Amino acid sequence: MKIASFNINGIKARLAALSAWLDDAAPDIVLLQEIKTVDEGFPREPFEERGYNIATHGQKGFNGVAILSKYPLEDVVRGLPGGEEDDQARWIEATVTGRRPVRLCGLYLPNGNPAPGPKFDYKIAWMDRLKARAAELLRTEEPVVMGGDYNVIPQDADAARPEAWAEDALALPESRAGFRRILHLGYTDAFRARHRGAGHYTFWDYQGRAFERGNGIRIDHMLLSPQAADLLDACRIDTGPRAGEKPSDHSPILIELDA
DNA sequence: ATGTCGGCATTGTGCCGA
Repeated sequence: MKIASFNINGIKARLAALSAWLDDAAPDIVLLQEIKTVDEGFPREPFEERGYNIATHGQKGFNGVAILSKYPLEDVVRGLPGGEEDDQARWIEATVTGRRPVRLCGLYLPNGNPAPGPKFDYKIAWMDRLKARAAELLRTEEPVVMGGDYNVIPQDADAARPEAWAEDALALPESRAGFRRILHLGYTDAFRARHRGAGHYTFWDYQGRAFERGNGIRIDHMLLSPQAADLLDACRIDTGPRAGEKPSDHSPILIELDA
């Protein structure tokens, strides 16, 4: 089962690039972030033509997450639990069954800048809720995949220029601690289970020719419950789309699960 | 801090968010 996460920065602006990438990479499942549209505005045809089922959790103009899946999507949940007054669309869950069931969670964690401030407070509070949901999912003892744009640079080795991010909400100690707390529950960072060292990035700013200069950061992550981690065959970042026409500022990250 | 982008409100172009 090949599962990808891709912050596409606007589904309507990314139709051509995303369609081409789906044809090339042929993922079974894609967790999409920043669809930037309401559910009714999501262009379903290009994906249904390619055999994908679709579940969306959108909002007007900003944020928004979705799942594309060649497997039927069951038990879809929209919105991160514990946020009755949170109206931002950043979380979607569904179960797919290949040789065995896998619980999928697609997430778009708040950016949090500027920090300090209310946006950073919202980020940290959202991470607390994420931790609570992650702990709940562990208790199912089923394979769980939580993939998305975490907006966290876990360590300095995950940035080409860590000093440039030192005061940024993506790298502040409090953000890193929130990310570690989830790992400490028992989740595995799939990419770090397979690759070591610096120079592996999933995001490059549109400004300053950042991609051409290798000035990136690793902020899109696939976190696996123990039952999912035991099924992990491979994890890679596909920088191909970032070099193509009219790209997103993120590249997709993929895992292969023996499921 | 920004030389970039996407979407929005809007008919020109500035604002927000990233």
